[in-house]
Amino acid sequence: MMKIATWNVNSIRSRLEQVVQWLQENSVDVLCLQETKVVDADFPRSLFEQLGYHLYISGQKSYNGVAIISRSPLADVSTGFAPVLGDNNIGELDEQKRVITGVLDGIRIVNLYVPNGAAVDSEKYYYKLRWLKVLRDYLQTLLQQPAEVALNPKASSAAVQSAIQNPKSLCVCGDFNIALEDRDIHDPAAFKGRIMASEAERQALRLVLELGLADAFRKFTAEGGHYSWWDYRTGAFRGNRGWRIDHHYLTPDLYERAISCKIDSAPRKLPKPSDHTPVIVEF
DNA sequence: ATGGCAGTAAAATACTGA
Repeated sequence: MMKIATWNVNSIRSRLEQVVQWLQENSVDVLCLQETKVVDADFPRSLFEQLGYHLYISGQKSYNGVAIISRSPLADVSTGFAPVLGDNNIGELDEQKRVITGVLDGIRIVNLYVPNGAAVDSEKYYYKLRWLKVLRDYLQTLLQQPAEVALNPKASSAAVQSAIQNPKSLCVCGDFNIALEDRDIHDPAAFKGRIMASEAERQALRLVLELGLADAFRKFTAEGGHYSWWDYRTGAFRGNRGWRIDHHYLTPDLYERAISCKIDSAPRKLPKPSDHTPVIVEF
C-alpha cells in the first residue's frame, strides 16, 4: 500500500500551513511539490520533520523548485538531468530546478516541474520543447539502468538477472504544464493550438510516454470536467474553468497495481490557495 | 488583443506563471 501525491504549491513559504495541514489529514507516503520558490537553505523543513517526514529538495531563488517529502527515507536521490545524462548532454537545462528523483520500495519516483512555455513560438516555448526532448532521454536512461538490486554486491545472481531483465517501476509525476487531450481542458476550442495545448507540446509529451508510461488518472476516469489547475483570475475555480495538467505517469507494472487516482479539490477552496490542487495515486 | 490574479524581490514596479 502506497500513496504518492503531487502538488504545485506556488511557493512553499506562502502555502506552508496549508501543506502541513493537508499532510496531517491525508496519509500519503510521498508528497511531490513543485514551484517551491525558495533556496534550499531557507526551505521550511521543521514542521515536516516534526511530523516524521524526510525531505529531499532542489530549489532556487524566486522561481521553480521541487521537493519530495517522504515518510520513509528514499534511496538513490538525485536532482537535475546531469547525474543521469552527464554534464555534456543537457546544456543549461539544470540551471532551473525542475527535476528530483529517488527510490522507495523498488519504485523510482520522478518529480517534475515542466517549463510553462509562456506562449507558442516564444523563446520559452522552444526551451520547453527542448526540455521535453531531454526528459525523454533522461527517463529512457533511468529505465535502462539496472535496478538497485543489481548494484548490490550481496544480491544473489538470480536476483541480479531478474533486475536486469525486468523493466523498472517508474512513477513520473508533477506539473507537466500540458493538457494532453481536449477532455483535459474546460474549453478546448478556445485554447486550440495555444500554450499547454499546442500540438508540438503534446507530441513531445507523447514521445516521452512512448517509453512505456501511462496516465494513472485515466485508468479510472474517462470523462472530462476533472481539472488540477484553475487560473486565479476571472473566478475560474468557481466556474470549474480548469485544466488537468498535473499527472502521474506509470510504467505498466505500476499501472496494473494502481487502485485509485484522485484529484483533491479541497485545498483550492481555501483562502489564499495555490492555483493547483493535489492529485493522489494509490497502489 | 488585453487584462484579470498571485508570488518574489525589493521597495515601485518588473518578471514570471499558465
